[in-house]
Amino acid sequence: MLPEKTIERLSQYRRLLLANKQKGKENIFSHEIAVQLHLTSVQVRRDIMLIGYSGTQRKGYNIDLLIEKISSILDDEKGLNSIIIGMGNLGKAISTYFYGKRNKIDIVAAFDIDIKKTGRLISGVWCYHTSDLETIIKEKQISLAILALAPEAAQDITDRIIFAGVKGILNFTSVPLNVLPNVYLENYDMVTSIEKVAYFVKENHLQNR
Amino acid sequence: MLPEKTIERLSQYRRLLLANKQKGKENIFSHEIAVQLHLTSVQVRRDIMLIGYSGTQRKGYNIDLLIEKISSILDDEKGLNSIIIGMGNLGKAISTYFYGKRNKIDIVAAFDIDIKKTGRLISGVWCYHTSDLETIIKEKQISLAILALAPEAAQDITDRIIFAGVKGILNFTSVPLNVLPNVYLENYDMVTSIEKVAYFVKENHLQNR
DNA sequence: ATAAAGTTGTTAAAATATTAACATTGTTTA
DNA sequence: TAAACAATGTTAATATTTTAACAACTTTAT
Repeated sequence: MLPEKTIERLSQYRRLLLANKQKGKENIFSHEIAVQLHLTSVQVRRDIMLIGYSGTQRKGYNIDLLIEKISSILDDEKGLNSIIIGMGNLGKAISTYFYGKRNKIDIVAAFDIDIKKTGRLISGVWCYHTSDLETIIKEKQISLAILALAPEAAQDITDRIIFAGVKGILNFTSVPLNVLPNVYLENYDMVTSIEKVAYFVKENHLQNR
Repeated sequence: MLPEKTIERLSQYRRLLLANKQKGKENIFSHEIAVQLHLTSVQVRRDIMLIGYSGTQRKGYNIDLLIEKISSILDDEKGLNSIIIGMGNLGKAISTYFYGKRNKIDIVAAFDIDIKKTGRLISGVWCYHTSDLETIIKEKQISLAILALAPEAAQDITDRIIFAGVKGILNFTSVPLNVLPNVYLENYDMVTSIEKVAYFVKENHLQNR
């Protein structure tokens, strides 16, 4: 299996390649990718080596073929269905952001506990009531869930969706969730991020005195 | 300087400690912290060692003192002022999320290019027009910026805020930004996160066949 | 009083991730 | 044609991060 960091970069490479393809580019050098993403060219080449793709010395990498190769690694052949739980500002932001972007990861439903939000389209996604979670997960064969709900409800909802069959969770609540070992959990915590930036700003500030 | 990963965990420790303090707890063991955050107790002890705090063998760590110690590391004495740029769903989500939470990192202003949003409070923060960026940054001595705006404008705005004095950026646009070497940049990319979850779900799925 | 249990603090080892070094290969140029 | 150049591909070295091992210390129990 490929290293986690390589997977993250592959996702970025693909979007960069798509952007360059749009501009009419057909081939790209490792150092071009590197400059655009602020990486080193070695790292780019190494990642590409790891996925078993090869470029040519004079033209670099063929953009189409490399996109295809990366997609064969990252994408599930049949595609994966995902849901957003919690349709507050964050849920809406995520939904808007993804809308129509990734065709192998479909956001097929959203959920909220507030009946003022349920029973209609929000940012392009149909919003169901939380009580329908289990039904919809099974009906639509959901394997991914994005959690953007109130912290109090997070663990309870997590238990329910895992029991219903969800295999991967992207958790935007700052609650540390308990999940079964066969469920992949990725946490993202805004507060940690901003505090980290603050720390390094402070430290850098101290250094420069 | 402390390792990046340790800084991230310190932020999490602090919030966990505050939560435990609320519950009336006065002392805590490394293994308790570890269980609650899904880490190992060794890692917790090692982090705490690195910041130069000591517990006692029978009681573990004194929660108040440890919070104080972590704060002395993470927080700037005078506090840092920050702004959110882009008051769409994501900007609002961030603003709501932070509101009244961290007292050493104040979100003192928001910005948007849409005049329907400017000149009023949104999620508790006053929203200025983007044209006021430079003025406000200097006036309020802003050192941190959270970018939640449209990708097209991202680099331009970045150049402007850095020129105006911003030293740390948390970037939620998926645009790779160019910043001066003395500016700390932290990127967060939702698409990468969800694609990563999808990949590991897929791989795990393959494994279990 | 001594042993046992349980915890911290710290060094050492292992695992993971990045960077450097360089051989190889095609292309251009003298 | 051969040398110089510029790129890839890959192994080796380095750096970072996590995990393991264990000494030292308190408290409790016998």
